[in-house]
Amino acid sequence: MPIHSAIVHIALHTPSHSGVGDLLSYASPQPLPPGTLVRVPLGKREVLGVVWDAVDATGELPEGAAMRPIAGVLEGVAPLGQPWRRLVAFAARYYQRALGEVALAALPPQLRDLQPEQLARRLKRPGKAQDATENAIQKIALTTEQERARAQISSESGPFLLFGSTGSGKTEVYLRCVQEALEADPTAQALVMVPEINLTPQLEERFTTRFAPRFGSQAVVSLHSGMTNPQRLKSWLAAHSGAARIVLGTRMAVFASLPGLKIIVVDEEHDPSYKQQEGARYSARDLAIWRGREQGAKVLLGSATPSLETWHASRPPTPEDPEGGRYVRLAMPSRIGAGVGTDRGAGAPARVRRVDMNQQPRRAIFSAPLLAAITERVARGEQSMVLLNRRGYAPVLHCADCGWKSDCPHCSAHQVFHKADRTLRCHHCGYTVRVPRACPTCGSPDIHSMGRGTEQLEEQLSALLSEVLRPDRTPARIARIDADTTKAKGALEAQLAQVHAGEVDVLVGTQMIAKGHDFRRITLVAAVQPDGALFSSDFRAPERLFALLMQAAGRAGRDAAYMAAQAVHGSQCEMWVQSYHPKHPVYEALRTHDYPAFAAQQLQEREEAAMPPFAYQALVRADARSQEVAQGFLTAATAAAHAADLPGLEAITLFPPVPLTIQRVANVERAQMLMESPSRAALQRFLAAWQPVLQTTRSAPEHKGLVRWLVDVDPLVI
DNA sequence: AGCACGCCGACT
DNA sequence: GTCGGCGTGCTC
Repeated sequence: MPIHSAIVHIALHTPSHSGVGDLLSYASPQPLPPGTLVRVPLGKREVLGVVWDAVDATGELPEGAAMRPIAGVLEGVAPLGQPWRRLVAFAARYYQRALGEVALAALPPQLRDLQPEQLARRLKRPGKAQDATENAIQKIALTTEQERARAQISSESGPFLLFGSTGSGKTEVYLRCVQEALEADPTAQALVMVPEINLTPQLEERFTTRFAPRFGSQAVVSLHSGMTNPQRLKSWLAAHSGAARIVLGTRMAVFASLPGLKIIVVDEEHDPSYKQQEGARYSARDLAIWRGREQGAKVLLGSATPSLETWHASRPPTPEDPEGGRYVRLAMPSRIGAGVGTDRGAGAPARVRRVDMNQQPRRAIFSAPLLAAITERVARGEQSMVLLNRRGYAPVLHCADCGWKSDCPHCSAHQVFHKADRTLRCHHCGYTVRVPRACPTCGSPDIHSMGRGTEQLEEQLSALLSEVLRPDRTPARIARIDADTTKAKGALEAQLAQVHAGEVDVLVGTQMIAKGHDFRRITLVAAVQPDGALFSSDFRAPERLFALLMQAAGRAGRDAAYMAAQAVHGSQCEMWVQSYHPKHPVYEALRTHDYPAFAAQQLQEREEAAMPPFAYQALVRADARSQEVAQGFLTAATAAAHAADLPGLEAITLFPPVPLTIQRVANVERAQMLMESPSRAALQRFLAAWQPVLQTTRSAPEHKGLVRWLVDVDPLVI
């Protein structure tokens, strides 16, 4: 019989609603340092746990619970460091989740599943020999702007906002700063984040090409959910052991164990993808800032259209505001290649053309001038890109006789008409039926689609351009890229390759194609129906629209040499916007490429309305069988909060519960309530105190139909 | 979260 | 007569 001389406190995957405390106590033959990975019995299972600092342990075992011994230690994996544990603990506290839930979700899934022996085998597998050398890294000359940014990042502590337009060479600045950090210290590590999986291969290629000769081919690893579990484990272990010097990844990478972390880059920091929308709803960008401060790493946020939060936080000091923001703003306004080669065109920002749709024939998707412009590009052998944020053929089917609409039976949303496979599909719950030949309600054959999606756009464009010939007298080729055409693995890459190879003349797609991908030979980008976001109830909608359109405009004409050649016959990049409100401030600012003016106007509105970044918000959402139960739970929890006079309450506005915009999804009714406070600390204090109250409220019999509730701190979607 | 126990409908 | 639906309860 082993003698168990030590008690260890262990974080396990036990969500807060499970009623189990943050840390469970186990017996161990010897004391284990915090951060040690262990396998422990939990009920009938054996699960992975992390030894946690005993100071966080909350009291004794409950009456009647017996302490069980740990099952084993994961040998060969060094204990997770204190910075990592502090990051996890902070994220759990700030986003109102159980410690163990965040800790275990931050580890690669295979670490949870593998038996210690299997892991030992994996660890023994020899990595390729380090081929690092003292090779010098190729020196790319920086522009004056890049050099100024680099020097400032080098000499100050940050955090920094690198505010650079598309094509200003932000990536080169990232590369330089990472290089500097890694060369200064042989154990230094860098974390580089991008918003989407699709963007990692491109970035990995660039970092590997640059750094593998100097630091070895094992030095650059990726971490994102598109990887297989063994790949993820391998990357994670490389980062944890220090073998990997650079970790590239999506938001999940912010939780990577990086003992030598010295610099964090958050590219396209404004992108909403950095906010996790399930489980712990963390913002990887905000955690990066926290982690950088805590672990003494520089943080570099980059964007051409920063979030208003970041823009405000990086405001320079003024006489009225001598403090300024907490971040350092570095501007790189010029596009590389501007003014190089021929007089105009190359590298110049896209010219914005607005079409007033009030002056166009009703029901036309493509205005005459836009169609003419696309036709002209095709005839010249140039590529165009058309954006519409709605996939499928049409958003709804409608009966002219009885007014029937293709509503989803399980959601408060329409089923979308997909012509290609003759289906009606709900984009919220996935419910799919075959398209009816007649109205299901009255039998009338007079059913029509209303509105347009990318599928229809592609079809109509094919018809409209059927007579248009390319320079080599062959017909125009149209392609579509959206979630429907890229479902298969590798489909997106294949389609992108076609575009790059010049096998496509007009590309139709959703915002998927507006992000990141370098379509070097596209000279025209068009948003055919962007107005929707202007009148959304979401106060961040204009900000998102502006970012999307700026980013889309930035897709055009990135190949300076190619553009210079085109400019010979008078071609210039254009961004077209069709709108019924062409004079709207969003489009005005777009026309002048003036993000600062747009941001100033938006921030003024936000300040007057006391909205973020001038106030802090949190949401509680309730899902239930009926809307009454969902709202009733929130109302009761609010009453309980007032009755208990919870701390922080005096500084918080609690709004009444309301149904979500899409009230019902998969037969679950959804409601939420908003909390707002000028004090982040008060909001935090209140949420922490409210958690147990919500717990108790849930168990009351009148809230039987409640499916779940969740808290979203700093929500992006209201 | 998992996984048990527990009590009511359509199948070998 | 059993397989299985998910409601409720427990895990150091």
